[in-house]
Amino acid sequence: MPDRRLADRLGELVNLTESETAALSGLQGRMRTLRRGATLVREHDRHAELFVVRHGMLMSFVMLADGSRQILRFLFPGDILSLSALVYRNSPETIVALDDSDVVACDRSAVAVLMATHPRLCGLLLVINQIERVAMTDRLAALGRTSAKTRIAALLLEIRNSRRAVDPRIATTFTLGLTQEEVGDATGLTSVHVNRMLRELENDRLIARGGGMMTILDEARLARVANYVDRFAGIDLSWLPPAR
Amino acid sequence: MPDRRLADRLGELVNLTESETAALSGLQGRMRTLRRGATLVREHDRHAELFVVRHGMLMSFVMLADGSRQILRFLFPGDILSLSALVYRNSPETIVALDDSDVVACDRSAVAVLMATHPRLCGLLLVINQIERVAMTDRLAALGRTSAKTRIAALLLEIRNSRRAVDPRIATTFTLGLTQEEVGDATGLTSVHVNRMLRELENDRLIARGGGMMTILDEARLARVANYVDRFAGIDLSWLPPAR
DNA sequence: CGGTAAATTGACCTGGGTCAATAAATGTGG
DNA sequence: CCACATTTATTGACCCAGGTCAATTTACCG
Repeated sequence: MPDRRLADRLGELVNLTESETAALSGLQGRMRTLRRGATLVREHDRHAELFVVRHGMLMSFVMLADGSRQILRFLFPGDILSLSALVYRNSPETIVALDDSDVVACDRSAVAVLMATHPRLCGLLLVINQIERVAMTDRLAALGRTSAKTRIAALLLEIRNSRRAVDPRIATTFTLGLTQEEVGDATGLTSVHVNRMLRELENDRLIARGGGMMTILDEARLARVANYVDRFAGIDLSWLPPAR
Repeated sequence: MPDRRLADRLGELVNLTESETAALSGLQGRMRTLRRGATLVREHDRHAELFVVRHGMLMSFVMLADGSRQILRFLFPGDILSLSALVYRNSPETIVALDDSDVVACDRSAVAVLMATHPRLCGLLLVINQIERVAMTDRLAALGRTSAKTRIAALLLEIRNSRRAVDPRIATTFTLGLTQEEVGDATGLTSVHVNRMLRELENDRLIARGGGMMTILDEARLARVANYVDRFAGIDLSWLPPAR
């Protein structure tokens, strides 16, 4: 069960200098281990740290007035989370571990230091932010304008890709690691309808399920159904300031 | 018809030093004037500049395979747009002027320089990104989990607030500046249903319409219907690195 | 092996979409 | 300032994707 640090993630975008790598590991504070189901940050609670996922899987969500839940994002090793601590005194979202997970905490002041000493890393933070913003606009368009089946297909591909980023051995078979209710809360559907759509995807021979595993049978066709766009392609970081 | 620059916007978050203000105006390149309806950036086209809105109103959107449109964001004076040029060679979204508008272009390399010389401004860029990310999660939750009426009410408040940020004289009456079809493309609805919901909000005495103007009659109740959360409250930037 | 959470399915309902026709509002050229 | 051409806004009639409710079944867990 591999893990991935922030430096690994950023290193996939540019070649980090030794000084930068060192600065990134200096950023990391104490490690926290979370049991599956544990809450790391609660919506509306005070927060002043951000975290990097080292191992496991988490999700962030908001609760609405009527008790319904919208899952905003799933979090995997190498992801930065609770970046909102850089702006808000109280957290706008709840973060819960979906699996036993390890996260490393960093204090906000450490980010300030990083920004002053390593401009290129600061730029990379902006870049990561931006990639995630675009991924979020994809989800926005999916919720606003696409069918239930399309949204679920897109979620399956997204989770598979996230898992593969951590463990390159993963190809078409992977653990979804979500209940159908969670899939529904991420895609704006009910668990009942998620179930019906999964069955349809199965009948269409696009996926297979069994033993807690999901298998993509026809990736090209699934990607077409999902309206899938690869947001890690077409990246151009040639403008970044020089490394230190 | 007032305008607002990037320095004005950032100056609402912190007190800028002279050096910072100077750096921000140095960032700005040539001004471009757009007629209503003009396209500034086209989805999938190459792009290498970002812009700051000086005057007017624009929108960004994506088109889906079936020809439907999802509007991602409305843009007002002081807003930075096309930040994705910092990451992607080709634009992930289209940007169109909804009104005659002025924008100032900045080259990506100017941002790199800014980052190296003014760490605090770089931090502020991250902060703005983050505020917008949270605003976007609100929209995500709205699309995924709330009714048509709620989404439209939220949009009305959002537009009013954006207009007020530019012109403080605006209180309850403002120009929406959108067709019902555009409201629908922003909220994931059809123009027909938008029309029905606007009528209901009117019948509920929450809003009034006339002469191209929108009036909020009962803001407290409208905010409740809209599930509205003020994302400019509760900001805490005490951690930022020192100004230069 | 009982007990609880998760998955499935069937029957039925409704919020919002579709289609189509009118009516207003906005522009445009002259 | 007028007559015509486009967009937009409005409404009514009807439809369907996805929700609701309620029962089973299956999988997982100590």
